[in-house]
Amino acid sequence: MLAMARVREFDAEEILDRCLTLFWRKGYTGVSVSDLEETTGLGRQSLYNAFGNKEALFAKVLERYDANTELWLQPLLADDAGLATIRDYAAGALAAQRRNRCSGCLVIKVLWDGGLPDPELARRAQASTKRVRAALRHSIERAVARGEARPGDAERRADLCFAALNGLAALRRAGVSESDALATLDALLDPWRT
Amino acid sequence: MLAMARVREFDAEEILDRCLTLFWRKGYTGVSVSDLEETTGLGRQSLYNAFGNKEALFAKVLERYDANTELWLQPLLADDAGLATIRDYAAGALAAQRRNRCSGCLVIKVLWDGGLPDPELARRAQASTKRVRAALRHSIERAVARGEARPGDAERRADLCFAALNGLAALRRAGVSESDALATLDALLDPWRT
DNA sequence: CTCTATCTTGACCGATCGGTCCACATGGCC
DNA sequence: GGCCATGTGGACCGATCGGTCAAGATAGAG
Repeated sequence: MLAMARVREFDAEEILDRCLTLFWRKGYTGVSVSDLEETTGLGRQSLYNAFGNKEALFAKVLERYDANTELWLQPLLADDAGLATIRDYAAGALAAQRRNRCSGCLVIKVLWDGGLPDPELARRAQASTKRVRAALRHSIERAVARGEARPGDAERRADLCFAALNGLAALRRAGVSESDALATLDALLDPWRT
Repeated sequence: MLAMARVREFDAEEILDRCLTLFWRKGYTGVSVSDLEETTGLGRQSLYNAFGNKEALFAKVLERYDANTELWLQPLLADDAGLATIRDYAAGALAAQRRNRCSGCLVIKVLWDGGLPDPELARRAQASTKRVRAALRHSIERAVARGEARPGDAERRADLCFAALNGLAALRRAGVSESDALATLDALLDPWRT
């Protein structure tokens, strides 16, 4: 490899983060390449050199989103997880969505839009939701094992949590405040407590 | 009014229904005028003559959706409504979504996309969700009054139902079957029963 | 230094977007 | 029958879409 040529003038990870919040806010089809140029400050060819095309860029963004989610999920997977951990997770998610001025889960949004060109991306998105549901289930199982929550079908409860969490975003869009949304989630968790 | 001229060759209501399922499936921005031509079988100018433009057509579609929802809501507003009525409502919604090959609530979807050109439309969409939540609340209050359900904050429970119903659609998109989704809703309603 | 592989910039591509214009068909009214 | 307001079909508009091409800038290797 001779003659190493010009070096890149930007940090790819930071660029991906900017693209992530944009896709999160407006979905895959809702974001144009011109939008990406604007929020990243990069020229079009720089984006295409670094990431391929819009779809490949989104695939990397989805990877990053998954990695972030994995971090958020850690407390739910800990041994001392419980109903309060789930509540904290929801509170964190709502706060993050307020900060980024987006609502709901990026993965669910793009699955809903159905505008993903590559079915492999859709498959990965589905796998991503499975991990979240499994983490919720673990927290619920721990809560039951510790005697914090009454016994019950953990998988159903976990899926219900998952549904409610995504529904919270729908409530927010319908005009409900963040604190009211959290209180709504409490209406789900409280009846499970011993 | 002299010379009444040529008469329209199609039924406006039927056309609106076709457009409704299309918007429901793909959202406002996800549907192009060419798509509308294709599914209605009408020419472009016919659509514009009859309904104005894409936005005005969607406004009429939204009216129609609201009217349909009002019908679906009737059982929830009856005196004998209860938890089973809510379950039936959910089952009907899931079945309708399967039939029309769309998932979730049209109103929530377009609110999420945020692609609505007219803020007045967004306001009407929010008002539409309020009616659903109020109907759910009425059913829950009736269930409590009749002794079917334990006492509890009816508004929180109604909003939780609303969130869960919308979350059920998210579950479906995540790959959960229709019957499993319904069973998940049962995990919400059952703990409320006396 | 020169060479050269890469990055950057901006013009440009065909396709599609929502919307409009115009010629023509049609059928109630006189 | 003729008149003419409305409906219909197709060509067409500027704007934007995702993507490409061709220069000019830049720095590591020699």
